[in-house]
Amino acid sequence: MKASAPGITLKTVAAKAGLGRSTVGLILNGRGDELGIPAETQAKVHKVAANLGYRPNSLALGLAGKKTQTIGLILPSGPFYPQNLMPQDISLRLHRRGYQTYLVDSLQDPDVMLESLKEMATRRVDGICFHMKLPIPPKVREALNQFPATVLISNIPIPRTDFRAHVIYLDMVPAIDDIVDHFVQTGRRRPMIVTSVNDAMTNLEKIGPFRDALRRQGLDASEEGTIFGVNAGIPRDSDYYTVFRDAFEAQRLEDRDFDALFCTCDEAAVAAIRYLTEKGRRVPDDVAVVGLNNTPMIQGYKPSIASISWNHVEAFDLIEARMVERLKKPDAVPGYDEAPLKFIRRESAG
Amino acid sequence: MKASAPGITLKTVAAKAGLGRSTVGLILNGRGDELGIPAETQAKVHKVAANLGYRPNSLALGLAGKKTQTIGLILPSGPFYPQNLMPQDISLRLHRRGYQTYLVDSLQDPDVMLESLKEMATRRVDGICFHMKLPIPPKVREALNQFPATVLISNIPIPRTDFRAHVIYLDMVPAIDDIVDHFVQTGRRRPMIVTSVNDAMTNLEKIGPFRDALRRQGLDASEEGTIFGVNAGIPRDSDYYTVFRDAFEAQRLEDRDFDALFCTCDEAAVAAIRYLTEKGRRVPDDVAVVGLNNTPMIQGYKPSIASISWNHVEAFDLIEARMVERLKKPDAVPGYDEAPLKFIRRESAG
DNA sequence: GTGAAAGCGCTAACAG
DNA sequence: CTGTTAGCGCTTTCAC
Repeated sequence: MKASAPGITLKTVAAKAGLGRSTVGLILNGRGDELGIPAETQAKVHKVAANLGYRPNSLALGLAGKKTQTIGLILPSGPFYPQNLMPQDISLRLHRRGYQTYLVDSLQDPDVMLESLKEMATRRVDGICFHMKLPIPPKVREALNQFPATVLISNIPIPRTDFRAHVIYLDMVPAIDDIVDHFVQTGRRRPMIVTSVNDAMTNLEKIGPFRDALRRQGLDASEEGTIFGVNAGIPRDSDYYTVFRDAFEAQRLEDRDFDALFCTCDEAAVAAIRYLTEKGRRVPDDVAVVGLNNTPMIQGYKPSIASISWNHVEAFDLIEARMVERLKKPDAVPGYDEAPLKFIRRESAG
Repeated sequence: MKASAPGITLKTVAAKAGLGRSTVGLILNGRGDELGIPAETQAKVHKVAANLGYRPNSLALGLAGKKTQTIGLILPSGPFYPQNLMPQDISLRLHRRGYQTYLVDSLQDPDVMLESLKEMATRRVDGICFHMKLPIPPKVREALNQFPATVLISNIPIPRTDFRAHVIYLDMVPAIDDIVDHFVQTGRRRPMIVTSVNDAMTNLEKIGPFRDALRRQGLDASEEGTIFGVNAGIPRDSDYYTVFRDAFEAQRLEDRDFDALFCTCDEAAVAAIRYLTEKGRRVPDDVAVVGLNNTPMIQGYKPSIASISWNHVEAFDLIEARMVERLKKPDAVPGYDEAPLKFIRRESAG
């Protein structure tokens, strides 16, 4: 008994059942009753098909104009929780809905996105799930619009003009405001943001709101005073902890003037706390530290680490639901959801 | 200028160029010179195609018997570093090699695997990258064998009999031996393994070698004495830290008799250290603790946490290389690689 | 040098 | 009730 499909076509089944291929096709597609085909014949066909392990060739189905039951997942890579759960999680959810998923790394590069979208079009995917952290170039938006169903996850607000996608906005601004408010209320006067310079493009959505918040509070919001740009490459093995720790040493974090630190990932926060402690600065007494992503393990630190949390389960639920909606009614007016992130206060923030 | 493919077919290009479709097809496939088609004609066709943004329909290509340039990634989901890097990483590597990838969560369930493999066959993938932590059921092996190229990543040794896949074995045994040796050499006498009971299936590859090592050292290797089974479900948001911490409280870890702990994930190690410390047990003085996965952040703990490390960059390199090899020469005799994990000693282990 | 024809596996009219 | 036909977009073989 050969494993399955390759070789076994409708023709094979038809021959074995002594019927025409289209008859068999119709029966296998459940349209037998509708056409008044005898139950016996149908049962026989089903049995033969099952015995042979028949499975329709997906490529042929797609070519013949049916849906491909395929969705493209175009996501930026990233080793950070909870974003690193996204490919498998969304993939699994859609799989349960009867879809297969292509996984593509957008690399946050518009050219790659454009190329990937073309490739997905070529493969006739039924929908696209697209995660974008930066403003969407017009060409990319245009390319997205060609798909029957698309769900867009964005870390920045999206102008809805002329956009066929359902948008889910992961809003970080309120959380950052809360952090700065907290800093001020607990007597901090010189907050600083720690961020990777090479990653600066993707961190604009954090730096901007942070400095806005400082300004609003009447604190120094100058670039020199508030940004600690970590000058290091993206580690090949995604060991951001080491990258940050090394950078703190190389760039002498301790020489800067600050009493509060907002780190753009929890790995940086862990590294900062350890480094500062070694240099004799107490956390949170001398320096308040807040991370980002709310990686579960940071709860176990001493001190436990404050962070920004993305309610990812809720967001994933939303993505799944919206995708299914769009798939069902591609012509419905696309909607807009907001999924605000939250500041989680813990010991390190004082 | 419409975005791309849908609508633009070979026919369109042929019409615009004033030629037959097959001629155009041949030219676009670079067989123009070979057939003695005038350079001018060829240039013109290429230009027309480019202007129209022509892209061959992948489904049609596949149907017509060409390779699909598609690979199925059948992986167990998992929130743990570095396994959580795998989907995106492998996907990106293969993408750079000109392939698109289907991502499928095997859920470590043979039925799901079988079903997924059939689905992949139906889609005529060129190859399969399969990660398996447990013994491979015969049916799954058989199903795997139907693909022209498959690379199998396994956490347990694989009998090579009659197997068309290239195998990459992630060997954890030496690392576990090293841990137990270390425990003994530093005077520990009652080591215990902490593992999720619901996950027990996937943890056999750790429990077995651990008890074997204890036995070899002449220590108690009884099930009751050496296994602390965490009785909790898999958290929906993958927050294993909380699951373990709560379980330690509920099951009163402190009542067990042990002086060394091998935790089957770093999250458990973090939780254990914090919990034990709160109960007045010092780490490593009273209890040695070792985690698993070498999550970067654990370096920043106080004490820094010992762990088992998988050289994942090397492993990913291997996966990519082997997959490309198999894709090129499906008929070559499949090979076998070993990628042993390593014990990384840090403060928590004493 | 270029076009016509068959076939990949399936669906969807349309006949019988 | 069942078989025939055309067509999806492409490759490939074979005539003109």
